[in-house]
Amino acid sequence: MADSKGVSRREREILDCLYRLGGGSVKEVQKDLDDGSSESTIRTLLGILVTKKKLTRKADGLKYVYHPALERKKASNLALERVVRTFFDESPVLAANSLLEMRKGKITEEEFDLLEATISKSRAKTK
Amino acid sequence: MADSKGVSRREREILDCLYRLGGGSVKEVQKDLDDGSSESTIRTLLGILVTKKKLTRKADGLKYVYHPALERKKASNLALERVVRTFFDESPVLAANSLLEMRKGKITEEEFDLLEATISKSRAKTK
DNA sequence: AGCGATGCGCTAAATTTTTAACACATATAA
DNA sequence: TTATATGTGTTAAAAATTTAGCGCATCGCT
Repeated sequence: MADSKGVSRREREILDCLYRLGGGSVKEVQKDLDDGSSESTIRTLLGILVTKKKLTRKADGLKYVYHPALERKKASNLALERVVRTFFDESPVLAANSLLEMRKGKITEEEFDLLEATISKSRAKTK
Repeated sequence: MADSKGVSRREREILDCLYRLGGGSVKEVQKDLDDGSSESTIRTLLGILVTKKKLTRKADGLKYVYHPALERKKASNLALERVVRTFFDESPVLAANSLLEMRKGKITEEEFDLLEATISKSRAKTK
């Protein structure tokens, strides 16, 4: 998902987890993943990802806290582009439409407003 | 992407490729991937994916043609849900919005119409 | 029938991934 | 200061992935 290239399955799981959590320690990742992985295993993976420059880490007292190296917005764009390329014939609009259909009838007023705003900005630029 | 669980990195690449192509033979996959993989390698991977029930295949004269076992629409929904969960705090609408922003100013009239239609249908259901 | 071309299945080696044990360091508390 | 708890780095074995070679079957042609 995130950087996709040069990242194994397990590594990506951890990367994704850290995006979800917005960063975290070995234990937090372990807890969030919640398969039976040992702390040691998680630590090793995190270490590998740091080596590969996919994560950064900083000491937080005794322990470390890990963060994705690629900023969230860029990572999400890459992930979206990937899905768009694979399933929506390069059309972000079709993908967006599909997302909206997933939620038919459960969209709030605020959400409608947001969408309308984005659409009309886009429209403005078009003309 | 597609079924994500129980699929290795290379396997997923091939799966994605087949979604893009809408199915294909060993050679077509090989060509589309266009890294240096030998035909034999691709064939092996395709075979594994068939065993894992991620692909089906049917004879086309002399050769085989492979297709993703999970239909496109479901696979794309899973992929989108995944991105939404990882990056958009469970909000499909935020993800959709992000997709639209990616295309600011490059959306055609037809696309606007499609979006508006989907939105107003959704709105109707809400009220 | 004989021959080259196309494509498949089987097999196995090389490499990468995945897992976790163990020893060591630092902090906390009795 | 000694014991306990928390967390790390190193290391290595087990498992999975990845890559292709090779022989066999089938097709189309002469």
